[in-house]
Amino acid sequence: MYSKLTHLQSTFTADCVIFGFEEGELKVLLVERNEYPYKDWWALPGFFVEHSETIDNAVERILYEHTGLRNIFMEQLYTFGDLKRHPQGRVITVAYYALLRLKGQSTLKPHSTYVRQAVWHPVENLPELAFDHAHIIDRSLEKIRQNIKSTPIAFELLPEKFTLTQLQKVYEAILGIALDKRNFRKKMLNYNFLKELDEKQQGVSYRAAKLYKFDKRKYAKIFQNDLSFKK
Amino acid sequence: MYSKLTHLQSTFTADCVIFGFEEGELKVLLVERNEYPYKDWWALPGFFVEHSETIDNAVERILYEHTGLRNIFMEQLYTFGDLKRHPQGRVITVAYYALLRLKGQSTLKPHSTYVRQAVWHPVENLPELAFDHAHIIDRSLEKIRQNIKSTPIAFELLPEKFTLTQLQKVYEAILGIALDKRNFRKKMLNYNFLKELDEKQQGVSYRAAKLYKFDKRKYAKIFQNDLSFKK
DNA sequence: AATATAACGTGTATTTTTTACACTATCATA
DNA sequence: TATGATAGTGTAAAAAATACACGTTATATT
Repeated sequence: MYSKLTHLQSTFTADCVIFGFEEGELKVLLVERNEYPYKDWWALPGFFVEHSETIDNAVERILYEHTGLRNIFMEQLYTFGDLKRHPQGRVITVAYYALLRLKGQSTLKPHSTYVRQAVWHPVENLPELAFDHAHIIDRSLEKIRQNIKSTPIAFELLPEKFTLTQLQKVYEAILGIALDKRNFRKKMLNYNFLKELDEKQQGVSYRAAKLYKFDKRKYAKIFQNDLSFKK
Repeated sequence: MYSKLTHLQSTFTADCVIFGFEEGELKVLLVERNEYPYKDWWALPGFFVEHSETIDNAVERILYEHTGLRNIFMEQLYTFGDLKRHPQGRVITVAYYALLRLKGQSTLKPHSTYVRQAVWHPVENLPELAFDHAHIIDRSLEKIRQNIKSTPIAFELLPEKFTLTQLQKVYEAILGIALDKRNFRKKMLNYNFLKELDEKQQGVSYRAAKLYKFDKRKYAKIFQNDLSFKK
């Protein structure tokens, strides 16, 4: 349906680092490889870039083929070109990453025989990985740790409606530190891009928390001033 | 001496965005092309990546061939892969950038017949550029504007010994805004990574300013704590 | 109905950082 | 010795970050 595979398409591949958040943990999506090299190893979803497509198209296609995921907004992380990262010689790879809102749909169906299954793994406890993929994941983690301080990526990991405690847990999982509840709330609410809803959390066996929504429009209004610095 | 050129090496190139600071202005190094496509146009130093080299090696080699510059620490910016960025089809390019201390040695000698000359141009006033190089420079500028707020890249643009006013000028040129002299000095000196020297500026026809040095060791000590966040 | 449980939701005082703002000092030169 | 040009300096006010603890509420259990 997408690519026909020949012996060696190119020496240029694209890899996807897809993060999700579940059970208070940050997870990353790995595939079990069904082809050499690294047959039977866990790896990032990734494959050769075709000569006729942009890199952006390629990662989109590859992610779909490997995991069934579509319409995921991915951002480029870095391009890796070490001579020894691939056993078949110098294969350059461009890595992309994305943060994903998990909706319980953990049924990920590869559309490619090159991978056997796609499974979420906690980033704190990863199996041994093919190629330099462990390194690529480390670099992605660094990146999102940086980004979470300056951009609203935390919301991409949460359902549309979330509680402030859930939001705090995302920050804590990514930054790897405990945050003060009152200070966290004060700061978040001061930004004025959260909309308090008239709904509460459902199905918990304790006092239900208020739900909030991330308001993109307000965020854009506030941070379009990104370019204006004070002296 | 470096690469022998064949008709079409690959569809993968590397481009270098080299910034310098002179006369209170941020400048970028451009080459005048001597080959098609874009013969006679101004462009970034850039060429095909060989199959046997890492990307890091390639940019180093290419920069030397085009400008005679060596041992420049370059950092990867982004990889561009639009279908229309190159008239010969989809040529992916990985862009690197660097900040350079100009020592009056503006004699840049290409070692390649593919370019005619290499010349510094003020970023505020660039000629029309080949390929998507104007876009690549824009992206590099964004990047260094971000970086100058969190890393000591300003010092890479200055001579080893500099005055606080020169340092402020670098910040102002990159950020594109005027800064308050007293607040700027207070902040910089508070970081404690500047070493005040017993020397003064020479050859100026007005009160000579004190010279300072950037102290890498102190910087490393202070900012190795980068990983420690307050709650 | 009473109680236990588990997370919710809130305020204040202190410290630190950022910002605004203007004049005197010094050196070289005319 | 006067002029021109940049160097060098401090304080007060505002804003942001930090530290810190307990009563509230919904549900489940007895």
